[in-house]
Amino acid sequence: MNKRQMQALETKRKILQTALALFQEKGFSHVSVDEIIDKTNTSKGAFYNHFKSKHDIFFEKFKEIDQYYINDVEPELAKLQFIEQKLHKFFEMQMDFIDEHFGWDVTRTIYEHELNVDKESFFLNPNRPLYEVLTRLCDEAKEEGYFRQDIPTKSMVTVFARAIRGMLYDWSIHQGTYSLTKEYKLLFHTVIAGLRQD
Amino acid sequence: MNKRQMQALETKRKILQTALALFQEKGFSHVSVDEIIDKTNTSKGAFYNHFKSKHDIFFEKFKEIDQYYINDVEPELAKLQFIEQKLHKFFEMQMDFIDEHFGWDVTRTIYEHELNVDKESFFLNPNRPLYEVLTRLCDEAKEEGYFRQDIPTKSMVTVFARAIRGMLYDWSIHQGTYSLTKEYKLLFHTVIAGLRQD
DNA sequence: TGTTTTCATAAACTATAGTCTATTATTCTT
DNA sequence: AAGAATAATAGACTATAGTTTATGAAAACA
Repeated sequence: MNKRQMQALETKRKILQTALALFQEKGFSHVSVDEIIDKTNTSKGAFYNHFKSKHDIFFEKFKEIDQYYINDVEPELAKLQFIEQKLHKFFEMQMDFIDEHFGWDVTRTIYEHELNVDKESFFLNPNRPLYEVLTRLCDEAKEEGYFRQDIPTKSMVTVFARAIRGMLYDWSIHQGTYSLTKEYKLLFHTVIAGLRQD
Repeated sequence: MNKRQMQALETKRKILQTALALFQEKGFSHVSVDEIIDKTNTSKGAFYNHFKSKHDIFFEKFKEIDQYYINDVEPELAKLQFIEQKLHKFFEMQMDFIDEHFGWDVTRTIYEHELNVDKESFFLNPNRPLYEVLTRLCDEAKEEGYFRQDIPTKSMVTVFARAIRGMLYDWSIHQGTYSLTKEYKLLFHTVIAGLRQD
């Protein structure tokens, strides 16, 4: 890496770090881009050279969840014997991670941003590990006769995706005033029960 | 009503009508407040005297759904004998109304706005007819032994509210590229099944 | 080593939602 | 009917996200 690239990386790192700290402190909407570039002694040009938008900064962080599915969730699921346990573990780990690593303000900001993106929506990228893991779980549950056979796996994954969105959207508009890790079960266990073979 | 009030009402009507027409034509985010006041020969002062924000214009429209629950949905449900039919009819009418009267852009705009409101969130107002109707339905379903007894009615209503949010949020980020009236059943029937007495 | 190209950055500029203040026509009060 | 109060409107102003253009230093090239 040459001198110029190093300088650029340092600028990006500085902006990212400072911005995240400010968001943490005051909430996303109460921090302006001007404030970020002031605090980092950089400029609009530098900021928008490294990030597509103010929202994009959170995106950088939000994408970490996909690595988490691959590095932590899948191995953990592999340890479990029954599909029922795996399904419950999956949602438990997902919600714990979001609660702990993001919090409601990051979540809200991402959910808001996704409503505004014209294309390249992150949520709808079909290659996300989230969908891959869910697909495998649903397939397995059907094979073992735990889930009903007459609903295509793809539809089941869609149902789960919508339930996840409902849960996180609701948590966001409640501004995290209830505990995600306590409440998620109500919805997800209901959906799982609704997909079961009678 | 005196002259002044009539004039004010006329201004409000003119702004509302023109704005909705422009939103319909170009989409909410591609219409500026300046354009609305230009086209209506009014001013910022007039606009913000009548509406809290640009989003608020859609709100005026969105609130119609509560009248719909009272005037149309409840009477229609009363005609049906079985709670299962009533539950299905409820979601069918709700989704049909949203699809036909709002469309995805209005829905998306409201959903986006709700993520940004500091207080007075419309969705969270516990007195909304939506929650009243759902509460009655869940109570009835429990009494008839259709739904399980061990989950409080309030929790069931919460589950349904989150499912509705998930459905509409998902439809919004897909920008209406799938038919809401065809797809809603997948999620809602699953949730209903998940709440049933075994 | 001198010249050209590239690219990160600075900062002026634009677009636009929302606020504030002054004005003026209407309504109220006495 | 005269004066005071009010409320709707006009439009200047502010805040802020994002765009554009210019600059200069480093890299590539010859």
